[in-house]
Amino acid sequence: MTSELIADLEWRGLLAQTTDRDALIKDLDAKPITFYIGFDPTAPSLHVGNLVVILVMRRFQLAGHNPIALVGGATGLVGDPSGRNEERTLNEESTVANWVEKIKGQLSLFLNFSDGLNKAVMANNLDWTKNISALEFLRDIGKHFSVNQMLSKDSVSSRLEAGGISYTEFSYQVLQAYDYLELYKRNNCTLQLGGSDQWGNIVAGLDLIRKVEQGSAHAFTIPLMTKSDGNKFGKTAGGSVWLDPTMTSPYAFYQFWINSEDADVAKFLKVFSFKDQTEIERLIETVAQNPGAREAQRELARELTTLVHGAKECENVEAASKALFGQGELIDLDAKTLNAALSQLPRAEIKKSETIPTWVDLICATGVVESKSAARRIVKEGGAYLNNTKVTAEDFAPVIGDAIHGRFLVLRKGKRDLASIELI
RNA sequence: GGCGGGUUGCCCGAGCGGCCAAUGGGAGGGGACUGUAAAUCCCCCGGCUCUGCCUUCGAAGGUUCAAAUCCUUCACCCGCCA
Repeated sequence: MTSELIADLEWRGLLAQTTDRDALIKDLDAKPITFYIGFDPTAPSLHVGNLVVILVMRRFQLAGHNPIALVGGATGLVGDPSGRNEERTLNEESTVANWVEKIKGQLSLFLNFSDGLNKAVMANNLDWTKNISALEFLRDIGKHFSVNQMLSKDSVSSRLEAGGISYTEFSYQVLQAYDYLELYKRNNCTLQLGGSDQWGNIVAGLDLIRKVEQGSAHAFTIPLMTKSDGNKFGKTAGGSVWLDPTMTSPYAFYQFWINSEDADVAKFLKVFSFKDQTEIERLIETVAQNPGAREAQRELARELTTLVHGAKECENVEAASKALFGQGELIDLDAKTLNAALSQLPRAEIKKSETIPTWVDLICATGVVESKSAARRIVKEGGAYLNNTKVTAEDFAPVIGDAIHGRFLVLRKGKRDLASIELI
């Protein structure tokens, strides 16, 4: 049963590196084991990049193992140097505490915390670090670490070359190792998952467990997500794609996935989808056969939007996307459908009694462009549309008669960047 | 602690008294082609009340008709020496 889990993860390209693979499979097959992943609160929300490891965690839970979701209330105060070439700026304690709560809430979307034999548990490493004194820490934990080994870790050595590292961040691996030890002792946690940049930190934990408890545990890392065009996964022009609907709207979230490139969609399906291998193979085949239909992208977008934002919200944004990118005329959509679709977009309101400002001012009001200069540029370059009709004059202003159903102006910038104005 | 080098627009990186809103590349935006792809080609890319004006070249002062470019102080970084 569980050995299939590892095979499935390998098929999905989700295994970068493990400690003794055969021993791990043996343990996983023998009985449910307890495993953990840590998330440091470095922002008020998780983003699609975090989803990669979260979903692996979900796969382990579905296979019967016991997840511990560790939120780094302590490590988040210190800052992980892994994968960074610059020192992090420290965040306020109250800010981090606030982020911890938000991230905890988001994790509940993907893991079952409420029922079953293997329900997930939440942990916060602040619980076992806040009361330990510096002296205790140095004597009981620090003594087990060799600075030589610490220096040789990629995360540290690359920083030493790049411009230095503070003692604070240098200590990060000790804290994370201590977490693993604590969870090993408290919960008999014998597996830590993480992104491939976490290998060094995880192994530090294994060493500590061996030295302090004479125990053995496992490490499992997941490859960093890459895109075929070399750009960073999970970023759009607007920044990261967040899971928090107030930071990235469900519509934008759906659009992010549906715009996946053909060259990436097979990989994305394997990593993010919970469909079985046969179904995924079928979808990949559709990309080769009929790429224009975007069936694979559609399924991917639907599955993830449903998972993160719920079935209801997913239906809404799908309907909106269909209405806005469909073949028909906007004017043919009834007021209710149009209103529902437009409500998914950045929107601004103006009073019917007032003179309608220019297209340039309107689009600025929706926040789709960041300055009037940028908006004028769009008009000049021929990328400005009102109700799908090109706007050519920089000083063009819609009139009341342009409003669809007397209420809506649909602004478009370029091919797919939409916004709406409602006349109230 | 001493000596030397650096800090430029989202990022990398030229410029080293006027021709600088500042070369080039990347990212980003628009157009053509398409499928709300990719690749390619063309164009754009500080802001504004836009033939002009305003704010930018680590920070603050100063010299000059004129400074990103010179001087002073401060902050941070990087080397070499101790």
